Amino acid sequence: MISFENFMMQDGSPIYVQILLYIKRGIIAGMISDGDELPSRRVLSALLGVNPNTVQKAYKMLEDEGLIQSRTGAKSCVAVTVGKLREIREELLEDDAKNAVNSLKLMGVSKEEAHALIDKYWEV
Amino acid sequence: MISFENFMMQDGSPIYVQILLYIKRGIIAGMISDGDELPSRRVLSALLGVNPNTVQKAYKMLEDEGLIQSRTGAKSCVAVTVGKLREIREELLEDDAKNAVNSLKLMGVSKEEAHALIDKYWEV
DNA sequence: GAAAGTGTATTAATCGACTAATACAGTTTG
DNA sequence: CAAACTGTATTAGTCGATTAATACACTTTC
Repeated sequence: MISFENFMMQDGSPIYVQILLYIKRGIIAGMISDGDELPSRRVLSALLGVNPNTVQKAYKMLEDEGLIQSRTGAKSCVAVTVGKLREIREELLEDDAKNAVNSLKLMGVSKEEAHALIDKYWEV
Repeated sequence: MISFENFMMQDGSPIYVQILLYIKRGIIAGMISDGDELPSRRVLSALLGVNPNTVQKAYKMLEDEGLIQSRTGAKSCVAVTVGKLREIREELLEDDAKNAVNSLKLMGVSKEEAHALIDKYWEV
């Protein structure tokens, strides 16, 4: 069963996007593997204190992307091939790295300072 | 006059937040300095293709933070002290760096890989 | 001084994210 | 088999971001 212990809700982006990203990142990190069971919509919504429909929306999008499988009545499971994994890994890493680089450059930070900032906030 | 040439609109976050951040980052980078004139609400809204009220909201928040000054009838100007500059620099740098580090760690990226990613996307 | 441009304010409407309540069909479990 | 749980669907409502259309007071410029 996938754990949501490390899930931290933040405002700014829609909750269903945060759930989506949390699971995608978990898959990329290897914390979440093919065949793993997902908590049910109702359970996760209660855990996070959000509406079941919000969780459903995230799960639906994951299914549309082919990352999880659902059957009425049964638990939903992660279903990820090697190809899909490489695909989303590229997608997310590129996105995060580009965002960070773009922001820092806009603020006039040098590449060396950027490295120092990464180090500074890496250990917490 | 402050230029919005490099402004790139993205979806995900509200437009007024993007305008706010663009100006704050410009101040931090030194591209925007104390005394600089801002384009009027109407001019910038036309330039970006958004509603004047959206620009007004961003400008209002900048004024509430004490980063710009406005007088009815006249152009708005940047008004930033050394203290304020250090303050927002800390705030934004910390935020961006923490976000990037957090995302990358969630995906199982090592500190060394993070540095490599920064380098990879720095030159574009 | 008149025209053009500027900041400010108000009100109404749209749209997407999210909540809320509920129903139904299928699976698991005891 | 029956209870409990699961996925799925529908409808209605709230709330914030954004658009839209104006109006008014003030400053700058010619």
